[in-house]
Amino acid sequence: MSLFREFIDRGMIAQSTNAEAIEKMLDNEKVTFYIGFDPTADSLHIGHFIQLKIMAHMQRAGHRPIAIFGGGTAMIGDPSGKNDMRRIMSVEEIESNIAKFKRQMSRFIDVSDGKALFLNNGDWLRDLNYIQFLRDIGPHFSVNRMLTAECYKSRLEKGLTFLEFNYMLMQSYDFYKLYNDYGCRLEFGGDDQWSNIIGGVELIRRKCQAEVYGLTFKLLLTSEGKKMGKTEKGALWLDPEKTTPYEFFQYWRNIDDADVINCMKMLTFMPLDEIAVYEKMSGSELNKAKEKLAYEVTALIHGEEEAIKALESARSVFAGSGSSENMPTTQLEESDFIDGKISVADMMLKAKLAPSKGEAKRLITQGGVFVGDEKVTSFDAALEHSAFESGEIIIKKGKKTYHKFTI
RNA sequence: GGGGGAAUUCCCGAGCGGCCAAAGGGGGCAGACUGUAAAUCUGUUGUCAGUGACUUCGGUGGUCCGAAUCCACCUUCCCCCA
Repeated sequence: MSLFREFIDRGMIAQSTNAEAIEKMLDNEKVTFYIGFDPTADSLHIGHFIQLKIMAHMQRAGHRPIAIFGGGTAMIGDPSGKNDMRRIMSVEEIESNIAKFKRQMSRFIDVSDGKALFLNNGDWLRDLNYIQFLRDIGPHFSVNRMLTAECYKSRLEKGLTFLEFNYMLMQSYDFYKLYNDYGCRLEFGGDDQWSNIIGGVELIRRKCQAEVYGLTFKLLLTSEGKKMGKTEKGALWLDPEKTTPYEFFQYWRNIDDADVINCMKMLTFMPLDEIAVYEKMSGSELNKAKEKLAYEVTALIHGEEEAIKALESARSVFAGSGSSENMPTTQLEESDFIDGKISVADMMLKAKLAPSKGEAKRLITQGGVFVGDEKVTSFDAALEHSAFESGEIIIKKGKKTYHKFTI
């Protein structure tokens, strides 16, 4: 099956400038294509992963990916899909983020021997001459049309600065530049990038009289149309320091029934006929699908070993029995004990199971805290030092959070 | 440049000079029900302390016995006019 077919069958494609032409090109040629990444955070997140997966697929099929890091565009800030103006970032911050992006990406993309390129659009955008740029590029953009673009329309109510309004021109210029310098004829992106992408396609048509293509992939949305991958920490990060493999695993394990199959198709490399088996499941059977999904995605991002660990800790925690091997652990110091005792609330505070003592006491009062299998009934409950001498103590907060204490 | 308005706790958004740690909603957390799901219901949601204390309402000063609420200045944002 062709790669393009695979994308279609997985339901990944959102919009394209010319589907037939793209399919033909991908089937018959080795194509240089690009995807842009704006380094607005110090780690890639799950939304980026879809783009990485596409690049990896494409590379395997013999095409040449270019990853553009938005060292230039990040200085402007993409208004697409944003309700508020982006914070203006310092050059240092941007460069440090790019370095982190590169490191994370090289896990998925092979950059040896020019098989893929990592470029920074700051290299050409930052030195642009304003007047020259306006004269070269400006005439090809109609403000009237830009204002009708979805990404700007929504911002007209909330406010849109001229700075951000220029983002589309910058990204379009990137494509133009890559077309000229690297023969890049295809740009991919998330569906929120659609207007920026067609901006580039049209610019090249006008300036070079050449046909290039753009294609967007569906964003990872929940069945309710909300952005997926949102956590209390902001996003589901690929960096294990920011989102541990276990947390990552649990996110997918706890996913909504309605989203499991879609995620399998979008995020894993599982063959479609295998996914079809899970697609037939319903009710509590879906737990198998969720576990599979969680395992597969975790393995792709953190490696098999971490995925197995996460799977095993999840199973032991939820299926009872309980190996505590991979459980988050806090080592208590002698100084944590007062008169040979430590209160459960203090332990929770120390292990960050609760942000404050009041919160810890509230949890206990509401019956959400267990020491071992015993529900903690009194908010000033305390454990004797001797209780730890025989081994570890496990505190359970709610149904899903376990923490091990040792001395 | 001229005129008008706004800044409240994680977010949105009420808020009379004392009854305001501040309505309501969202989100979060916990409990019940479940399938580690969804929906629903209940509780909870500044910090510390066992009925009290302390720190919060853009910032800095001031008025007052007492200020989120009044005054001055500053900062930021929005709207209208040019």
